Amino acid sequence: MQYLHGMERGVPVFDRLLEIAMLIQEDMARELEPAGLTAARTHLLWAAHHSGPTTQQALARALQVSARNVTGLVDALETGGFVRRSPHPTDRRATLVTLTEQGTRAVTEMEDQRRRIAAHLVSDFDAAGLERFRADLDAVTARLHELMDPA
Amino acid sequence: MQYLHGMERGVPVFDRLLEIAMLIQEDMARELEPAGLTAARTHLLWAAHHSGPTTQQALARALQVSARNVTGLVDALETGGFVRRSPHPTDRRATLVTLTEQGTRAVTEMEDQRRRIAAHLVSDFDAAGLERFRADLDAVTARLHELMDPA
DNA sequence: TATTGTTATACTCTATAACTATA
DNA sequence: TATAGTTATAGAGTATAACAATA
Repeated sequence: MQYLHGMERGVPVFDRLLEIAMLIQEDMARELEPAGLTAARTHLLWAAHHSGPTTQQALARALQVSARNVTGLVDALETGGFVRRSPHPTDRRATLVTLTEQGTRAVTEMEDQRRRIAAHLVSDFDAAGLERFRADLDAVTARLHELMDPA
Repeated sequence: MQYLHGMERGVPVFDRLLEIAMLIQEDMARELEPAGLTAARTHLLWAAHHSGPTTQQALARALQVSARNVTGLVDALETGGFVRRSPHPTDRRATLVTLTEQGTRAVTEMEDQRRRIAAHLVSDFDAAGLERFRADLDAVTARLHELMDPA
């Protein structure tokens, strides 16, 4: 019985984390779709925004996906008017991906949205409780990294 | 400044939740892939396991995906030896999806794995801290549901 | 008429491999 | 020879619409 109890320890927490992950993902998808954005495209848009004009190779490395995949995502974002391709000033093989006005606006709105959601999620917490919760999440994150890299 | 501080409240927590979501998802994918399972197939396998022999329509409703999608996932799981299709005893239009020995074993192993991971994630916590953390996660989950259904 | 599952078709994300143009 | 991006091809997940068999 004690053994079983030990085995079950943390399962409700784990399931809650899975549920939260699913809900956040669904909420984001619902927000993005109307604008013609998807998770993958948004991820690239975000990366391009926070790095300034970048080559597709650099984006592929940053997102850890294939160069081919970046080509497709940039195609879609370019068609949607979120980014622009321009020649690299010194390397004629490369192209630079830059956010358009619309792309920058989209990222800015997403950041506002993120702040609003974040604030809402913890609106019940007092300062001490919030700090404690953050520390707990950090601890869990550290354990997860251990599981991934059993170094 | 106070305004900005208010706006930023909870952002680190939100970002941590996103990171945890990503890490859990990656870890699961890494575990499942060798067996020829994917997230979508596993989701269906799980649903079929916990409902007993089920029609594809019922699975489509449970997973909230199209009937067409279920056909494809069941095809893959059948090829992989995880489930079996059999005729419905009374409705000749329908087919029942049942887990094979191998499918049941896979689900059982995943449940063990889930318990091990769950226990590891919170191994730092004492009983009171764990309960507090769980309550905090419940609060956040409730807020998320509010965001989804502004009922 | 309504429902179950499938075929037909299409779009998105993802990958590897081959190819072109450049470095 | 190596690198940047594309074309070619393929597989997985997802959707809608049309269709066959059955209720």
